[in-house]
This record gives sequence, C-alpha cells and structure tokens, in this order.
Amino acid sequence: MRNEEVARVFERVADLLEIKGESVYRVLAYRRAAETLRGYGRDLEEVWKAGALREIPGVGEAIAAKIDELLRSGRLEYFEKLKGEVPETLSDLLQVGDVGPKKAARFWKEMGITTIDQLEEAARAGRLRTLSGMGERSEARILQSLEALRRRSSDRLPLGRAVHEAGRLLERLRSVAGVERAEAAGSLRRQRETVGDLDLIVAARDRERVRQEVAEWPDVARVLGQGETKTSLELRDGLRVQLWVHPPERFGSAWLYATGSKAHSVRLREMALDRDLSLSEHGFKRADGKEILCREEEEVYRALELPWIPPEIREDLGEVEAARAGRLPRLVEEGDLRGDLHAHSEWSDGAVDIRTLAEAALDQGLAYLAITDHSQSLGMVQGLTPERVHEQRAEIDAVQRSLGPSLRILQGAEVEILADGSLDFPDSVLTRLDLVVASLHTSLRQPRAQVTERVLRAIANPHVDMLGHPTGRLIGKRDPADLDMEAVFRSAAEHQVVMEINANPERLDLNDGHARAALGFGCLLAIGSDAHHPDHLAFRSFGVGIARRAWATRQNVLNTWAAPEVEAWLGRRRRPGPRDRG
DNA sequence: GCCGTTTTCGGCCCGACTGTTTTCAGTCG
Repeated sequence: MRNEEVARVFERVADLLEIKGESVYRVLAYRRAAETLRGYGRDLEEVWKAGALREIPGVGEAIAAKIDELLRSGRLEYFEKLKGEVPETLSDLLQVGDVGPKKAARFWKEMGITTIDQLEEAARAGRLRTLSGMGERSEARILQSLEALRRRSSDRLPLGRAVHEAGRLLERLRSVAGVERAEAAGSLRRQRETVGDLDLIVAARDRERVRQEVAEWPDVARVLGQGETKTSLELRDGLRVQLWVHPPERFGSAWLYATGSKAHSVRLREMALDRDLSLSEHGFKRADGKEILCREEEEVYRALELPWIPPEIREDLGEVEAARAGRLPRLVEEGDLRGDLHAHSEWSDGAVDIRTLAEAALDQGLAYLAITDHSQSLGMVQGLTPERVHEQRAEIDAVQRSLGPSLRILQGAEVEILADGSLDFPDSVLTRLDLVVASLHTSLRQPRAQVTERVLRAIANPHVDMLGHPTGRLIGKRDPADLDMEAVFRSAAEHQVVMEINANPERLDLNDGHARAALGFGCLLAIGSDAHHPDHLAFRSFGVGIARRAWATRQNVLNTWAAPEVEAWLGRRRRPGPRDRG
C-alpha cells in the first residue's frame, strides 16, 4: 500500500469517528497522521520494513500498529468495525460546505440520510428545515454548497494558475484607496503544489470600503460570507477567495495566521501560552489583558524568541525545533539560480530557435543555459537522431560565438530511458554531449520492480548526469510511476546523478516531500524549467518553491553554482570510470 | 490518539461568522 492509500484510510477513520462523536483530539490525531503520510517523501513500506514507523511525526503506538496491520493484510479491522457502526458514505457529506460532523450525524439518525444524493433530495423537498435548529436559510445554504461541490472540479488549483489569479486580484486590491498592503497568504504563499482556495490579506484602516469594493467586482459570483475582518467570495469560475482585512499595526500577526499552516500556527500558540501570552490573528494578549501588536511577522516570532521562519517550511515538520536551536537552513532563493539545465528548442518540440531561447535566458540574468532536446525514440516530439545532434552542435557553437561569453550555452539532451532501462543514444553520442538528462516519458505504468530497475539502470549509466522529472507525474492528470524512491535516491547519491526538480507547474517533479527525502540521502538537486518557450524560463520560481519546501539550501542545488563550477563538475563526470558498463 | 528542557498523565489554539437561538452551537480556517 502506498502512503496515499493509508492516508485515505486514516482520513475516513477520522471522519467516522467525528460523526460518531468521539473525542476531537482522537479525530485530530488521525487527521494529522493522514496529512503527514501524504506529504512524506519516504515510502511508508520502506519505513515500515526499517521498523521506523514511530519516527514519523504524529505516529504513536496505536497508529503505528494500524499501519502495520494495513501493510501486512491490506485491511484494518478497526476501520471495518467502525463502518459497521457509522455508514461510510456519511464521510462524503462532510465535503459539503456548512455540513460538519454534528449535522451529518443528525441527518443520518433523524432522517436516515447517508449519501449526498439523499441530502440534496431532502433539501430540495424542504425537509431539512423541519429539524430543530435548522431553518430555511440553513437549508438554502446547504443547497448552494451542494451546487458548488458539483461545479467545483474535485481537484485543487495548480499553483501556476493560483499564482496568476492571485496576482490579478492583489493588483486590484492595491489600487483600492486606503489599502496600504495586499499580500497572498495560505497554501499559495507556502508554495504548495496545489491550492484549495485563494487566501488574500489586506492592511487598511477603512475595512468597510475594501469590503464594498470587492463585493462589486465583476467576476464575483456571490459573497459567501462577510463579517468584520473576513470576506468569503466565490468567483464566476468557481474559485473561492478568502479575504482578510486588518489594520496595519496588526498586519504581522494577521498575515502569519492567514498563511498557516494550521499545524504551524498551533505550535506557535502553544509556545505563546508557555510564556503566559495568548496569540491570535489580532496579536498577543497578556494575562493582564494588555495587547502586544505586531505590524510584521518578525515581531511575532521575536516575542517567542524565534527567528522569522520562511512560509514554505511552516508545516510543523521540524521547523519550530530547528528555529529554536538556531539551525534553520538558509533556503535557496530564486536569485541564487545562475542557470537553467533543462530547456527545449525547435530542434525538437520547443517553440523557438536556440538563439531566441538563449537571448531570453540572457535577458533574465542567467549565466548559462543547457539546450536539452529530446532523443530519437520520441517521434511525436521530433526527437533528435545522432546526426541531428551533431548538426545542432554547430548551431550552438555559432550562437555561442555571436552572443559572446556572457551566456554559456551547453549542448545537452533529454534522453529517453527505454522500456528496458537502456538509453536512447549510443555511448558515442552521449559522450559528446555536455549534459545528459535521462527521463521517462513512456511505459510509465510498468510494475514497481520493473520500472524501478529501469531507472536504476539509467542512473548507473556513467554518462547520465541528471534524472529529469523522476516520477513522470502530471499533476491531476497522470499518476507518478510506481518507483521505489528510496532505492532511486540511494543509487543517485552513490553515482552522483543529480535529481531534477522539474519546475513546470504541471509537473513539480520531484515534489516537496521527495526532494526533502532525496537531500536526506545526500543527493544533489537541480531546478529545471523544462522550457518549451522563452516565457517558460520563468517557471523556475515554482521549482524554487518546491526546493524551499524541501529545506534545500543554495549548496544543494547544482544550478546555483557558477558556470565554470558546473562545467567542471560535469566534465569530471565525463571521464570514463571503473563502473562503466555502458 | 499523541506527546514531554515541567509531565508517562493530563493536557492538547483561537477567533470569525452564521443562523437560530434569547445565550449558543456548529462550522470553518
């Protein structure tokens, strides 16, 4: 069983326990475990085999035993028993807005409702309002939430689109009179790979004015809720937006709160309590009732004797402990990137010629660029034959001569890892390239042992410098290959093969958890844009987000190095080694 | 159910918003 499957079981368990009315803390424990497993870079099965389940944050004796049972037998007796007490489909009702565990339990016990369809039928028939404490308005709200649920694609928004939408809205907010600041918060600011809804925060004195302006925006479909500090909107395309408005002197605590993660916020509040302070989005409150306001996030952290913690690692996955011990890493920044080692020209499936791409890279301040067009077997993207590789070298040399030394252009290739693990170019071609990126594009559905062996074989090939988008996943569209990632990382570290964080927002592959695990095995990372158009070079910012979420420093990322260092490193690897087996 | 510079037991964050209630429960983040 994969991490995701186990996480799903625990999520269901949490839902059913909650509907049953169990202790919220027990429910929380299952939710936390599910959440942690989902983002965990290491394979649960491997951790299990190593007898290290208890080292996973949020996994104690009871949950470790349940993971053990699940991995051993594929089922969980506790879950089966629970399903006998509470209909499993009730857990779906919790997906409906304004329906929580209490209402779900009442719908079930008092009306026999166990599915979303039955809920909708009852709401349409006006039967929900007959329950005590429920009126017409509650019923109407639930109907609206049901519609929203059906309309909303089940998937979260990819980070790329979320950044775009947020940028648009923030620009508008900043133009509203009296708005001093407007910033993104939530999982968008934390650079999660997908975003559930947009969290935006504004510093302004005149809250009423901001609220009125926003409610009149043309793309607002409806206002879901509006209060003193918080407005909740649904845009015409179904996207949900949370907007907080706070006075500037409280902006720091408010931004911190709106950014989360929830687990991180809870940790900080607990630390505040240890100091006889109560922390909320409005600031600190002392025992005597006096307030301590924080205009900047730094002031909140300082009051807790912590350095400012970057949003990308605010997940309660060790950052608070690291901060307390003064061991926060200095995370890699976009400005640290000096080159791009993954880009396509019109020699294969890119949109522009090498010169245009190179000039764009130069414009963006890059010092080097690797042209990595596809290899021959990928016919549909005009993969290069060995002859064409040779011809391309002449063009690269020509562009290099005319651009001069300010941009170093490397000739690489994104070489297909064939179904048997051999590479799509013979050694005679590979050895002439400056950089070999090996990638999977086909036969991604091979069984675990086979696809893992195939990648391990590619990694062991002495010509391979980097593994491109290692799992091959497309977010929301194509599942990752079923790789034994630990084996891949171990081998990559041993053979000094760089693991790519592919920064295309549809890929983000490695993901954050994997990248962090890879660093744990001693792998070197690279952030590649996989640009097929000059505009795509800017994708690298998404890759930086992933790298930061993985706690990567500048030293961990190959393309933060200066061009001569990178070339020296690649050149050193070019020499045939004793482990050469072709 | 988890967890511990104090605890192996007894804690476990804080507030906004809504609707249906005359004081609060449920949901959400």
